[in-house]
Amino acid sequence: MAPTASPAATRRQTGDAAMAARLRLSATRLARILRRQADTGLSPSQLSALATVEIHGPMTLGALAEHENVAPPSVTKVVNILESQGLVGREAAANDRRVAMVSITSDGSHLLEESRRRKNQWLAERLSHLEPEQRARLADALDVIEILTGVKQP
Amino acid sequence: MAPTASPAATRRQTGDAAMAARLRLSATRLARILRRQADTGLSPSQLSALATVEIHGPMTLGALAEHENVAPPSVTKVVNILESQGLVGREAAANDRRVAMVSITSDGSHLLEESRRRKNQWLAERLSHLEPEQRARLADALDVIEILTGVKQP
DNA sequence: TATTGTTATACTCTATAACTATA
DNA sequence: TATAGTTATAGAGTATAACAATA
Repeated sequence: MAPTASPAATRRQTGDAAMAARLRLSATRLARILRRQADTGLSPSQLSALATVEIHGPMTLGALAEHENVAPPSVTKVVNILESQGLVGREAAANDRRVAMVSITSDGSHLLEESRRRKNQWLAERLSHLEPEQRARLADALDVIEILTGVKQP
Repeated sequence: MAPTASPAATRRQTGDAAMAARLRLSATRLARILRRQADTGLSPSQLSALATVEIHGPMTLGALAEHENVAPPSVTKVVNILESQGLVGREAAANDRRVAMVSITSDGSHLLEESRRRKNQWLAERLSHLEPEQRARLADALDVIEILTGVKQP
């Protein structure tokens, strides 16, 4: 027979499982809804690559492929498309002309900014309809959620 | 010039925008992480269709296409794959033999259950590492988050 | 000879258009 | 003639393999 857990441990275990299920469902749904608000004209992989270049600054195609967890030929295509739309620039590295550096353009930054603005706006609108007490509860929990996603250190 | 908002309204507005940005980032990241924990061997569209059939019960291919927001031929293919793996069953309707009813099999239910179990497990493990006070704050905010996603009525 | 990135090719997923079976 | 679903075909997106340029 399995060892018997203490009542407190059992209660916490049950609570964690229930919270996990609820949080998983909500996070998944919210992310799906937000994705529908973006409407950038870019595919998910294109948008993701653009955001990565913005966050990490100018980087080689190989580094971008690794960050995005895609194969090098895929990155070549994605960057070609982004470049043709003027969202990123590509330049051969000065010291090693095999490597190509990709960097975001101001058009690219503006597109990302606009996409985030739309998602934030949608969400902020909904937040504004909450009771002040509900907003306060959510605000109190935000840093906990950020710890779970690794945005914030415990 | 724009009308001047009251200090309280301005403060709330700013707070909503900041909360929206933080919540958006966390929800998006958490959903992405959870997706990686699933590993069902099914594509996203296959998994989504299977879950829809589970939630709504036996339904026609047309109804499934509408729910999934995909074209009828896509649903035909998805259901063919799910059927070949024994995850759903297909049966001609008794009264109108043009329509095909799709229903989930016990294998299909088990696959979904297992997928959710894995995601929940990953999340519950992380929840268990939080301080009790942090868990409590998250628990207090869960129903607010559920209101935002429409899971729960205000 | 090793490395960076590209081109060639194939597979999956999804769409539109044309078709079949039933009503 | 209208409807439910399927087959035919095409267009993205991504992968592996073969290749070109540079180190």
